[in-house]
Amino acid sequence: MEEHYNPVDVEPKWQKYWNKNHTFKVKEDKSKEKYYLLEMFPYPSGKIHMGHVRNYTIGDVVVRYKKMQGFNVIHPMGWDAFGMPAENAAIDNNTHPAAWTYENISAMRYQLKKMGFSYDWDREIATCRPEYYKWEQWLFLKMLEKDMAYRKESYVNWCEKCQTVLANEQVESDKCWRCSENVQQKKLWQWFFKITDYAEDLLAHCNKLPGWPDKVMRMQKNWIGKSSGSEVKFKIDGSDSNNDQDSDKNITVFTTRPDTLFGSTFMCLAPEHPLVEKLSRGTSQEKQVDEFVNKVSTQERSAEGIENCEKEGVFIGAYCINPANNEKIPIYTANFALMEYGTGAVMSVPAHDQRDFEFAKKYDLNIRVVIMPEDESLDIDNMTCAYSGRGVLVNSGEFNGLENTQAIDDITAWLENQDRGKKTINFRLRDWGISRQRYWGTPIPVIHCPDCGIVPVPEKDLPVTLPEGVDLLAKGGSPLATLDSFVNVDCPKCKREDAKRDTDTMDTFVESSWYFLRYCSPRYENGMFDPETVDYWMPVDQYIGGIEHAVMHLLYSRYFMRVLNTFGMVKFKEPFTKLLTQGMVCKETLTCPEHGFVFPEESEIKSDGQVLCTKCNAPVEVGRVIKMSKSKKNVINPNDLLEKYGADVTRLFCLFAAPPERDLEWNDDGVEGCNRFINRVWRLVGKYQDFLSDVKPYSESASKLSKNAKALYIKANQTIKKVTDDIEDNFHFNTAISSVMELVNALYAMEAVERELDFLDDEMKQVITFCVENILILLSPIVPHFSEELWERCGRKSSIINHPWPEYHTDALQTDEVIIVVQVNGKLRSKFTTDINSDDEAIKNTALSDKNVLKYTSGKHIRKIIVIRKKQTLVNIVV
RNA sequence: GCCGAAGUGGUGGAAUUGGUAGACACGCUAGACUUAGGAUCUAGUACCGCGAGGUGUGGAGGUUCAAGUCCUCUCUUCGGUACCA
Repeated sequence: MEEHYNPVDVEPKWQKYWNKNHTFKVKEDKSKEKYYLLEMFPYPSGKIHMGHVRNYTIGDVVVRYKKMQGFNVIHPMGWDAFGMPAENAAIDNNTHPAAWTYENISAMRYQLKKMGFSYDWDREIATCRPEYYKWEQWLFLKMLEKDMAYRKESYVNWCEKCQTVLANEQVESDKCWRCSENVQQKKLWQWFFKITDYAEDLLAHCNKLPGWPDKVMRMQKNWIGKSSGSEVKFKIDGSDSNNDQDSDKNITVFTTRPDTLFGSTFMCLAPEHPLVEKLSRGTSQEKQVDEFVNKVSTQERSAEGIENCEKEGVFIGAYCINPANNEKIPIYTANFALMEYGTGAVMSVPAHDQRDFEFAKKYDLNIRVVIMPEDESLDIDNMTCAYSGRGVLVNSGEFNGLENTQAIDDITAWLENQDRGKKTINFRLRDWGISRQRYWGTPIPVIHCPDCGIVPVPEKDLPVTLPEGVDLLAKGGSPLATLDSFVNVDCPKCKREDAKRDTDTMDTFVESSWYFLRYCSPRYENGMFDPETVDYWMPVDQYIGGIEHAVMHLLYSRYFMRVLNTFGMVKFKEPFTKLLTQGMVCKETLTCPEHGFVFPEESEIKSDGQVLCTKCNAPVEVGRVIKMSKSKKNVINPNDLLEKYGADVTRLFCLFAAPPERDLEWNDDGVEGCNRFINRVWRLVGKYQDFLSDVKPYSESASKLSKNAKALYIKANQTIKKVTDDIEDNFHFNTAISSVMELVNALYAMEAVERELDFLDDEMKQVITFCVENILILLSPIVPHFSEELWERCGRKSSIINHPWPEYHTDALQTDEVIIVVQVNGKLRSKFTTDINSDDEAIKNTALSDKNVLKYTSGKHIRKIIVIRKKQTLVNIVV
C-alpha cells in the first residue's frame, strides 16, 4: 500500500463511481421516509469561496449520514443567478450579464463537483433562465389579481451625474460610488408585495418553529416589530372643526406612550410628509423648510444612515393643538421621523424620550415633566436626560396621581370618547418593495395602457424575456426603458398601439423565496412545480446557510409560502422545519496605500513581520477580521487547497476548525494537521491490512475480553456514541472528529505497547477490525473519497455509503473504574480511582484519609462533605 | 442608533441540567529513526514562582459548598439594518 493518501487518483475515481451508480439521484418513493436537505444556493460570482465550501460541506455530511440511516434524501443545487454584480461586471468588462453569469456557473459547478458533494445534478436550476422566471412572473400576476401586489410612490437613491438609481451598497457616505456625486432621493412609482397582510401570522409562527435557532426567531420578531399603542389626532391650529376627519386638518400620530400625552410640547413630521410642504407654504419658514427637505434628500436613506446622522429639524411655521390640554405646540420637520413607520408623525415628549429631549435642548423647546418617579423628584432645570421609566402622572389635568401604566389605557379611552384617538397596533415591518431599475432580473410582466391603465401580460405570452442589446449605462433609470422594441407594445386588452411595458425588474430575493419548490420538479412545464412532488418532498427538513440571511431571505420565503398556501397551491405555511445558521468565514483585510484592498497572494510577509504589497513594495496595512468578500479581497481560493490537499482534507478542515454556527477565522495552519490525521488513518489501515479482509469485527459482550482488548473495544463504542450524538446535537462535527482522533490515538498507543503484530491474538484482531471498520464508517460522511478507498482496500465489497450507520453496544460504554476528584473548599486537592460500585460512605472515607487532603483538613473543623455523582464523581469537603 | 451574536493558553477550539478549565488539533521545545526531513514516532507545553504554592475563561460586582456556565452592570469585535446576496 502507498505511503500516503493520494487525492489526485482517489478522488476522481470515487466521483466517477458515484456518478456511474447514480448514487445521489432520487425520486419520490412513498415506501421510504424522505429527507430534504437544502443549502442556500450561491450567487454565481465566478468562484466558489470558503463560505460556500463550509456551508456545502456541512450539508453534504448530513446528507450522507441521513442516507446511511436509510432516508430517501434529496439534495439539490442551483444558482441564484440574477443580481447586480453581473451588471457591474458587464459594464466593467464589456460583456453581457448572461454570458458572464453562465460562464461563472460552469466554473463553479466544476469546483463543486471536485469537492465530491452529493448533489442530484439533474435537478440543477438557474433563476436567470426563462423557464424559471416565467413562473415567477405567473405568480406575480396572480398576486396582482388578488391585490397582493400594488404600486405606490417611493424613494430611490439617485445619482444625477450618472442618471442612474443606486443600491444602498453603491452609496458611500452620501456619495455615488462611481463618480462621487452627491446622492439624492428620487420619487418613483414602484411595485410592492403586501407582506404586512401576513405580519401577524408570520409573528405568531415564530413560536412554532422549534427547529430554528432562538436568535433567528428573536431577530425576525423584532423585525416584524409589533407594538401596541394609540393613534392620536392633533388638530392643526387654524383649521375650523374639531371633528373634521380631513387629513388636511389633523395630524395623526402613533405613540406607544399615550400616558405622556400632556407632556407633548412639539410635533415632528417626516420630511416627506405631505403636510410639511402644505403647511409651510406662504409662511416665513417656507424657504428654510425647502432647504431642509432638500438637504435631507441628499442624506442616506438606510435606517443605519438615518439613525447615525445628527438629529436635525426645522420649524415649519405652523402649530397644532395638543388634544390633552389644548395647548398650541409648534410643528417641526425632522430627519429622524420616518414616513414608513407609523403615520410619519411623532408627538414629541422631551421629558420622557431621550431623542426628543436632545432635540428640545438643541432648539430650545419647552420641556414638561408629566411622569414623576417614586423615589426622586424631576426638575426640568436639572435634568440631563429624559426619564422613560414608571411613575405617577403630574401636570396631566384630571389624570394627575394615576400610575402611568394605568394612564396608558385611561387616556386612550378618554381620547376615544372624544373621537380624538383610538387603541391601535403598529408593525415595524413594511411592505416589500420589489421594483428594481435594473436589467439583470425578472421583468415585471405588466403593460401600461393610456386607456386601460395597468394590464397584466396574458399568461399565454409569458415569459416576458429579457431582450438583448440593452445599453446598461444608458441614462435615465431602468435600462429596459431605453429599448423601444421592448417597451412599445400593443395593449392586450384594447389593442391600442401605444401601450408600454413596465421596465422594472424584480428584487432577486423573489427568486430565492421559492427556488426550493422548483427543485422538486425542476423541468415541470405546467406550473411553478408539480404539486405531487412538492407534497412528497416539502417542507425542507434541514436548511443550512449563513447567519447574514437570518431576517430578510428567510422571512420573505416564509411569506411566499403563506401566499401559495392562501392560493391553495401548497399545504404548509413554513418552508423550513429545521434551520442551521452557519457562522461566516472571516479573514483580515489587507490594504495597500497605492492599490487599495489587495488579495493575500498579492502580499508577502517579511521576516520582521512587515507585510508588503508585491506590486509596489509599499507596506500593507493589516486590517480587521471580517467576512470574506470579493470586494474586500480578504479571500482564500478553495482551488489552492484542493490542489494541495484534495477535497477530503479541505472538507475535514472546514468541519474541524470550529462548530458550524460559529464564525471561522481563517488560519492557514491547521489544514496541515488535518492532512496529517488523514494519513495517520491511512497508515493504520495499511498496518493491519493483512488480516482486516478476513477477520470478522468483534461483536460479543465486552465482559468476555481481556484487559487491553476490552479498553479498546469500550473506547470504540464510546466513539460511535459520541459521533452520533454530536451530529444529532446541532452538527458539532469538530468534537465528533476529535473523538475519532482519540480512538486512532488509542490504536497507535496500543500498537506501541504490543509492538510486534505477531503478538496480536485473534480476540485483539477482531477488536482492531471492529475499530478500523467503524473509524472508516464514522468518517465516511466527512471524508467520503478517502473512506470509500480504504473500505475497498479492506476487502469490503459494497460502497461504504450503502453501509448502515453503526450502533454502539450499550454494555460496552463504561469502564469498571472511575476517577474520584477531591476538593477542599472548592479547590482541587487530590484524585484517586475506585471501583464504579463503591458507595458514598466508602468514597468519603477514602477521601478523608488521602494524604493530600489531610494537608488541608488536619486541625480544622469539617463542616460538610458533599458527594456528587454526575458526569464526574466528586467530593467537596468544606472546612 | 436599533436588533442579534461572540469574547477561554502563543493559535483554532473543548468543557454550559453549575461539579477536575484547556479534550482534540495547530505552533513550539526536546528526543528517537533516517542519506535527508517541511516525513514518521515518543515525551513535554495556561500563567507566575527555585519551591511549597498562588493566579487564571474580555472587565467590575453578586448568588453558591462549588461559576467559563446563573444574575447585574460594563468594554471590545462581528452580522443585519429593508436596493449586496
